[in-house]
Amino acid sequence: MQHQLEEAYGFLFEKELLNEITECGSFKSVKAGETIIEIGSYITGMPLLLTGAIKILREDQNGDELLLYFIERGDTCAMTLSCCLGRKKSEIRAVAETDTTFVMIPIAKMEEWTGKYKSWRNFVFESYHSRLSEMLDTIDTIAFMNMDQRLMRYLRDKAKINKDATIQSTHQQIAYDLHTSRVVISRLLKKLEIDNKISLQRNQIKILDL
Amino acid sequence: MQHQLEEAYGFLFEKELLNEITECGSFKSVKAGETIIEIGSYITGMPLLLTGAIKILREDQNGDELLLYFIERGDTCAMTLSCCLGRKKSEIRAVAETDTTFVMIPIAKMEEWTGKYKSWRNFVFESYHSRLSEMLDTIDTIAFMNMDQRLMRYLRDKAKINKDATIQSTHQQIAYDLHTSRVVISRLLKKLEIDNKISLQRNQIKILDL
DNA sequence: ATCTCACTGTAACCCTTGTTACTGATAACA
DNA sequence: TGTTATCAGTAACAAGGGTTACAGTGAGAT
Repeated sequence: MQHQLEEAYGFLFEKELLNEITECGSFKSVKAGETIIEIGSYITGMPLLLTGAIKILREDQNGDELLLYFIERGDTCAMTLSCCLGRKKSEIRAVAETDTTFVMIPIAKMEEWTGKYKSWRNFVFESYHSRLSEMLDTIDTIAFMNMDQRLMRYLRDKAKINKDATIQSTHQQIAYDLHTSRVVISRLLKKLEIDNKISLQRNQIKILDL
Repeated sequence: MQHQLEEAYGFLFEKELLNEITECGSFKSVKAGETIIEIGSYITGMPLLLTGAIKILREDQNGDELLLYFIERGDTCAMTLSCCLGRKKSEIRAVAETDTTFVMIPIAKMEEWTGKYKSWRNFVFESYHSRLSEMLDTIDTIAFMNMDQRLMRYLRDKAKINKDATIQSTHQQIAYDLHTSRVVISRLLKKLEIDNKISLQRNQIKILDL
């Protein structure tokens, strides 16, 4: 953990802070697909990603989901952060996209460090900034783009996160993330295949036009 | 200004900080409809709202707009804040919804205060939190709601901001904010009138079902 | 008083997306 | 090897909302 922490955050935090993180933080490891944070739950700490990736989802009244964005190494979830500081319930769900490891920082420490370390403060602000930007991107996507464009964007994002141009998922899973139906995704994927942007197999989509 | 500042922020900030704000901040006053921040412009400071309200807009590739949310007294624009700290260009447009007064804080001071005043730090974090929440609401709205529901919500928000159940705007202006066309808005407004939720006159919409 | 212009109402049409229903393909497993 | 479950393809239809076109209606200007 010490090693991974330095690799991911060494250039951001001073030695002293890294030591504190090692001391107070608890190392966690989750498998792809596991839920890390559930909507409505109280947040016990803030995760600093070491390896893997997490997807952040929003839920509608019917319990259907919408993917907001992915989080990678070096990122933290500003949404969580925000909940911690306000002692509020989580408004989003976090699910491991791949096998993932992270360090959980207890709430009390977060606040302490905010006063104590300038680098930590900057990190927190920077996280907020990038999360707001991601949210703006998400809004652009759902407000201004059609489903075919959203789908292509999703596939590219997913390929990037998984570092693999071949995506292992069913049409149904994609439909959940994009908050639409399986039939729509199948239809559009077929069209993308005809346009030579992807190739399709069962449980598998290969992006040709990366 | 001193007086208004205390009224809006007195319970948040300590005397000392309020004095610093009065000293360094510049008082501004804009008329309804004026643009305060333009997309792509560099931010020269951060506005603290005293009176009135501001609407925050996002733009698509064609230059068409989408209303993100409103900002009222006691609020600041976390987006702006975020830009200041990162020395980045604005990703949004801010337009005065009503006649508005605010104090502009220079960037340098913002950073200084972040280290110096705990109350300022909390204010900044709290602003980020509420802005993220607003953004989530916005996403819910455009992702999960139909245009008729979005319209009703928009009218209620607008009534609240203007403290008046009668809204003075044309269908075209509403269409711009909701990123749709005038015809669609006219159609839906008519339907809302038939359902006794509003009453319509030229340039005027009265909400019956507030 | 009437002219003009901006605003509103409405119809007809089209495209995208959502829904239902059914068929066919593939993989896993008894 | 045959059975079963899951996944993918596709057609037919419905609904929401975007587009075009045109008519009607107030409100201010001359």
